[in-house]
Order: sequence, then C-alpha cells, then structure tokens
Amino acid sequence: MERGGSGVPGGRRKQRVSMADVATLAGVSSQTVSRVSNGHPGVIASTREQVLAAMRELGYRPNSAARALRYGQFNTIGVILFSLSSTGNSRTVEAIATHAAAEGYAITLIPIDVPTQDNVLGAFTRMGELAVDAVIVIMEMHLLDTGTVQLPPGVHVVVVDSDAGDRYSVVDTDQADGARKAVRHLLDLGHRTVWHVTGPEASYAGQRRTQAWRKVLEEAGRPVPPPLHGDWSAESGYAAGLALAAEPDCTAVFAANDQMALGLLRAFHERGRQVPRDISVVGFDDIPDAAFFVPPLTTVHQDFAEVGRRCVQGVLRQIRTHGGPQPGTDLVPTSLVIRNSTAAPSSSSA
Amino acid sequence: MERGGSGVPGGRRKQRVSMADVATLAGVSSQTVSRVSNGHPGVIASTREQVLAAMRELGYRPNSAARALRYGQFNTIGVILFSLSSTGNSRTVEAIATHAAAEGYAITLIPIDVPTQDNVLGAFTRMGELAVDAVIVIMEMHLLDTGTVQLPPGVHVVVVDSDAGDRYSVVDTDQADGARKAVRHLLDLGHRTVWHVTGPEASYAGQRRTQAWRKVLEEAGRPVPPPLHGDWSAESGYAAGLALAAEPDCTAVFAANDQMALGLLRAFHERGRQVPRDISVVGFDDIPDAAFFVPPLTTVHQDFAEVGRRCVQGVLRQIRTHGGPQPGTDLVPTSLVIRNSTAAPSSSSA
DNA sequence: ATCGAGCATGTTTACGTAAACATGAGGGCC
DNA sequence: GGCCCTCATGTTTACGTAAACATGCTCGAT
Repeated sequence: MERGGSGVPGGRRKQRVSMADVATLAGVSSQTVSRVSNGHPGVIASTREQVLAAMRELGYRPNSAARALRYGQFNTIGVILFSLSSTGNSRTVEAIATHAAAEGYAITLIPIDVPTQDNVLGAFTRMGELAVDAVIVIMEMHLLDTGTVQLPPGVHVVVVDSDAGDRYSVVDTDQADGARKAVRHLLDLGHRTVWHVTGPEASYAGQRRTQAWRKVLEEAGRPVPPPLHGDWSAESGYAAGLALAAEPDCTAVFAANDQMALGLLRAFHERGRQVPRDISVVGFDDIPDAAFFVPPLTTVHQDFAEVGRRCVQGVLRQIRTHGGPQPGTDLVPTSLVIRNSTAAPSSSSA
Repeated sequence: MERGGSGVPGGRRKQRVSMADVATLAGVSSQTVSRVSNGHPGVIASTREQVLAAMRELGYRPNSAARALRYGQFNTIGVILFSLSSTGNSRTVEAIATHAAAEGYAITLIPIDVPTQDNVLGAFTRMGELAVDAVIVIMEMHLLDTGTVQLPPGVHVVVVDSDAGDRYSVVDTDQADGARKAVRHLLDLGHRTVWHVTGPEASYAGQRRTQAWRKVLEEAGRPVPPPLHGDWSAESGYAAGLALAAEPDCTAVFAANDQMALGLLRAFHERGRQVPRDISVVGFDDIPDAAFFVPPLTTVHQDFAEVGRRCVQGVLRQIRTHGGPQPGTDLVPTSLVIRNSTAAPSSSSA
C-alpha cells in the first residue's frame, strides 16, 4: 500500500483526499462517490447521505486535473495581454472574467511585460502548454499581423483590437465611428477645424481614431492640422496642450483618449485658455472620472463590458461547435457623451 | 482501436496529439518522448532529433492536465477579487501576474460580482475545485473576519486588505501610516484642523485611513470635524465638496482616495473656492492621473506593485515549504507626494 | 577473452476521475 | 409462479504523463 515511500523529500503525498478515500470511509465504491459528486441520478438517498457525510468528514475536493484529463477540457479561457493598467484593458478583462464565470469558465491571465515579438511568441508557446481551452488576445500592437507570430493550431482564439480580422475572430470597439462622432460634433458646433492628439503609433486603436479624424476633416473640406503625437498618458497630453495653447487659431481638439484630454485641460488651464470658451476638448473612452474633470469632459463612450461579453461569447461558440476561429470583425458601437468641455467657438474663429 | 465511437456527438476525440502518437511516429517509446520533452539527459542526439522532428510534424503540445495530475500541482495561483475597476486592484493584480509568471506560475481570476456573503462563500467553494495551488484574496470588505466564511483547508492563502492577520497571511499597504502622513502634512502647513471624506464604511482600508486621520487630530489636540461619507467615486467626492465649500472655516481636506479628491476639486472650482489658496486637498493612492488634475494633486503614494510582489512571495513560500498560512501582517510603506493642491492657509483661519 | 560498469532505451505502474459495462436483487406482468 | 426488466451499485478501463524499474548493448579494465 505504501506509495511515495517515506524517503521522498518533503513527503507531501497522501495529503489530498481522493474519491477512493471517501469511498472507503463510506463503504461504497469510488464510482458511487463519483455519481454523488456529480449529482447523477440513480443513487439512493441513504447511500448519498453516507457519501456526503464521508466527503464532509474528509474534506474531499474533486481533483480538477484528473477531471480535466478525463474530460479533455479545462473550463478555462486564457487571456493574453500587455497591461492591465489601462482602464480599457482592466474593464474588458473584468467583463470577460464575469461572463466567463457565468458560463462556468475560469480566466487565466498571461501577462506580457515587454511587448517584444519574442515575448509574444514566448507567451503563445507557453500558452500552448497552459491549461486553457481557448484564448482571448488583447493586443494593442499589430504584432499579430506580421505573420511571424503564429498562434498554436487547435486553439480557439478571439482577438481584441487588431486588423487580423481576415484570419481571426476580432472583437473591437468601433474606433472609427467613435472618432467620427467626436470630430463631427466639434464641426457641428461651428469650429472651422479640429486638432488632434494621437495615441502611440503602434496602437491599432489609435491609428484608426486618427484615420477617422483625418477623413472627416477631408470630407468636410476642412484644413487638416498636423497631429500632435501622444502616448495615451496624461503627461503626453499635457505636453501637447502646451503646444496647442500657443496656436491662436486652435479652437477645438480631439484627444485620442481621456487621459491625454486631462493633460490638455491642465495645460490650457495653466495657459489661461478657458475650456470650453476658448477651446473645446473631446476625449475618448469615457473613463469614470471624465465626468468630474474640470470642466466635465465631452467624450466618446466605449462599452468595454460589451466587448468582454462578445469575446467570451465568441470563444465559447468556437469551443462548443468545435469550430476554428471564424474570421471576421465584430464592432461594438460607441456613443458620444456630451458634457461641458465643448461649446461653439466664441466669436472670431475664421 | 476505435475509441470514443463514431456515435459520439461532435466526435471531438483524437484531435489532441499525445506522447504516444509522437512516439509511434518517431519509432521510440513514449518514455523517450517524455525525456526529450522535459529536457532530461540520457537521450542520444540522433534519437532526440527524431523525436523533436516528430513533435514538430504532429504539432505536439504537452497535456497540462495529465502533467498536473502526475505532479500533484498546477503551477497556478488563484486570485479572488471583487472588482478590477479600481486602480489599486488592477495594478495589484498586474503585479501579481507578472511576478507569478516570472516564477512559472499562471494566474486564475475568480471574480465576485456582488460581494454578498453567499457569493463569497460560493467563490471559495468553487475555488476548492479549481486548478490552483494557492489563493490570493483581494478583499475590501471584512467578510473574511466574520468567521462564517471559511477558506478550504489545505489551500495556501494570502489576503490583501483585511485585519485577519491573526489567522491568515496578510499583505497590505500601510494605510494608517499613509493617512498620518497626509494629515500631518496639512497640519504642518499651518491648518488648524483637517476635514475628511471617507471611503465606504465596509472598506477596511477606508476605515483605517479614517481612524488614523482622527487619531492624528486628537493627538494634536485639534478639533475633529464630522467626517463626510464617500464611496470612493468621484461623484461622492463631488457631493462632499459641495457641502464642504459651504463650510467657511474649512481650509484643508483629506480625501480617502484620489478619485474623491478629483470630485472635491471640481466642486471647489465650481463654487469658486480656489485650491490651494482657499482650500488644500490631499488624496490617497497616487493614481497616474493625479499629477494632471487641476491643480496637480498632493497625495499618498501606494506601491501596488510591491503589494503584488509580496503576495506572490508569500504564497510561493507557503507552497514551497508546504506550510500553512503564517499569520501575520506585512505592511508596505507609503510615501507622500507633494504637488500643488496643498499650501499654507491664506491669512485668517482661526 | 571476460566480466561488469554505464548508458540509452523500453516496460510497468500510478496519479484521480468517470464512462462503459457488469452484476445482482426486487418487483411487476403474464 | 416464473421471467424479465429496472434500478442501485460494483468493476474495468482509459485519459496523458513520468517516476521507477528492467533490459540489453558497448566499452574498458584485467
């Protein structure tokens, strides 16, 4: 009977209670324990009670490794991401976790600290060995598009924020539409044109916001001012704001996210350019704090919860139909939230 | 040979490549494949090459369920939390994920949407069945302290933000010390007393900040104004700010977090109370945006990354020594970041 | 040349679970 | 009243991996 031998360093065997132990105590077979454990019918009440009592007494907990081995699945979804620090990512992940939990799936986080090609590849490799049935990739950068990075075959994948829609299932906020709404709102207020603070160049979301901004202006026949380059941080927005405050004919700015908009607000405040009287500002994201900026920020609301929901839905569909990724892009609509950082240009503006 | 039978709906067997498949193709035993897979010595180069080639050809990926079953561990840490939305939680989780990854552990997220006793219990129960070797509980509320909630035995646990230090390993920011620094800073500037906007009553972190605020005032022999109750949101801070703006002798406020401080700033701005000339404001957390509030916020910096690091360190120690939770509280120091929202009171203040 | 040491590789077994099949007892139907 | 069917429960087996043990071959020392 002796297993593991007493010579094993640490000797941490036998600590875990198995079905066999419960079965022995309850005086039944382990199969009966299994039936009770899984709520199968066909176990007489008295027997069930005995088994349950034995389970309680021994503190039995099913071994999910054995279960997973048996069933061939883990009931777990992996989430690969670069950072949880951005509002968008953390809220998307939260929604993913919540919806996955509702479906009986757990979430395994696979962080990539530095987004180099190598690290991404490494994460995918590791992920292949990870106990996950499917993967959701939340990826700012377009590393996925280079072709170098190859997702392990046979893994169900949904990607957030990428243009790899021709090869993978992609779920994303409708960045272009959101940006369009923001710019049109400013033009409709009577501004001659709209300046723009971009996100980092490598960001897909940022690129699409910038493209849409440019397109709306061109279509409206307005001049396209040179975009100022930011990196999502409030600090970069502040720097851009200092520059814009010096542009006398700048009356409206579209920042690619709310934090950079915050930086703009501070810069304009310091430079004595009143918002929205002298300059209008629109952000993107609608972070919870945006309503309490000074002044409250007009911004494009992103429905991160819905993005998360659709991601889970997407991978679960793949898992359940045993189908591969169905290429295509699923865009979640945005809405413009108008607060007090935008107004018609004061008087002389052209 | 037929396994699973063709009548099985979906028939999703055989899709996965096992060691046996690789072994057959390479013309060796599965044990040799195992040795190659795990980098064991004692496999001649030519054999190793054959095996590797077979692995590549078949796209072999080790089955982690079988591995976990064999080894008796999952290399996974579970994280139970209520919300990822707060800056603190998401940054702590990120740090946990990063450090865990560095140690070869993955993170499984177990979200609890509504923090009722029942849900918490349910999460712990589910967690018992989950494929985790240890658990980190990030818990605002003191549900853990009621005794009703019982963590499954045999699971390694570290708790963040609780006073259950007598029963569990607790890692937390030194809330009291941070609050003390904030209040003393304001008193040192010459303010007669300091008002306070609290966090939600159920929050342990909030309670401790409030207690420390009161204690410093009492020890300094200053009057203790009635605290205003907030709920961490900028909105609640805004409401408190409107009330405080009406208190003529209020010259200094300590908000229990940065978002409420943001609400205060907006309220004071709207009411024409200039910060810091008329009123000084100190926050808590040092969220990245705090430096770009108008004015830039003086606040207490929390080192979330360090909290996450110590959590991982704590559970890994438990796992590796096969020891239970070592009761005790591990406090991470804070630092006061002085920006422009605090100043000496203008002239007449007492 | 002989024997054993050492090494590459194969065989057996166990990890915990649950489907599939087997068994046996009791009850209804003719 | 005998037969079969149903139902509760037991037995066998497989899931994929890797430790432990077994085998057989080569090479060096005597």
